[in-house]
Amino acid sequence: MSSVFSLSLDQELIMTNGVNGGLGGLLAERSSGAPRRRFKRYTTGTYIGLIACAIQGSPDKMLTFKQIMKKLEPFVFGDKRGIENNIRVCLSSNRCFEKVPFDPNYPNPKKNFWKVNENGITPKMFRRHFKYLINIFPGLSIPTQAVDECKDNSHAPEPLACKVAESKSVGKFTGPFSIDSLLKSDREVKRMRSTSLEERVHYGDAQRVVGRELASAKIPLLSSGPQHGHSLPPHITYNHHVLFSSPLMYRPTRYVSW
DNA sequence: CCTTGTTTATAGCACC
DNA sequence: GGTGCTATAAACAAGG
Repeated sequence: MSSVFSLSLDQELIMTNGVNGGLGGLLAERSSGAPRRRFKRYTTGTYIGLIACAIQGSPDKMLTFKQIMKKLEPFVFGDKRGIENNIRVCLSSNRCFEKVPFDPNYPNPKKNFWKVNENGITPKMFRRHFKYLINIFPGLSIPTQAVDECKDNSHAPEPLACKVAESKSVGKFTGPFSIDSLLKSDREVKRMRSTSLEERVHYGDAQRVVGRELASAKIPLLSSGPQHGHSLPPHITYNHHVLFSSPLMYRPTRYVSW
């Protein structure tokens, strides 16, 4: 049985920032009148998946912001500060990430670990960001054989759920990753969101309500920077293997046992 | 001053 | 075309 990650060792994970990516941006006006730079986005992957991956790759499954940045260092190209900012926004605006006080006895709003909150991940989020990261989530120990079988069908998210559902070795569990949840059509998910799911989403604004599903998750490139079509500039390509064999990782072979 | 975290605004894209 | 979601940029607050 192979690991989910080993399946995608040849896939590239890239995170760049358009600011230094060489492609200029647009200038937009802020409401205050101050100029605001805009950059075209060419994204086929998400920060959320990569951040979660980094966090779940740590022994305690929680990291400080600095540690997260260090882990993602090999993936950062271009304006590091911009990416830091983006990651910060990602952490604080997504419910799938939650803070854990550095010292519970002396809580400091600026000293926190960040961990993945699986309850904050909806089925859609899961399929969009975590489909290929299934094994990093305890409680979702999907046999990778199922994923193997699903590989050829990866254009459509549903077959994964079907394969998982067919697997007898997967225990019944509840929550957003439950088989039932994953099997639900998006319309059903929408209905759920109007009831129980909506209660779970603590954000009122649209930016934090989970929605769109990634129709094609075949190659989870992670990039917020420019890509030229789907062939990436050689200077920013990065092999997935580096993340999981990087000295930055606490356990270089962890991807095998996740 | 730097770091960390939050909030707001908006462009771009995909889906319906 | 409308809507939802993500990425990006910037401003701001607070702690060290």
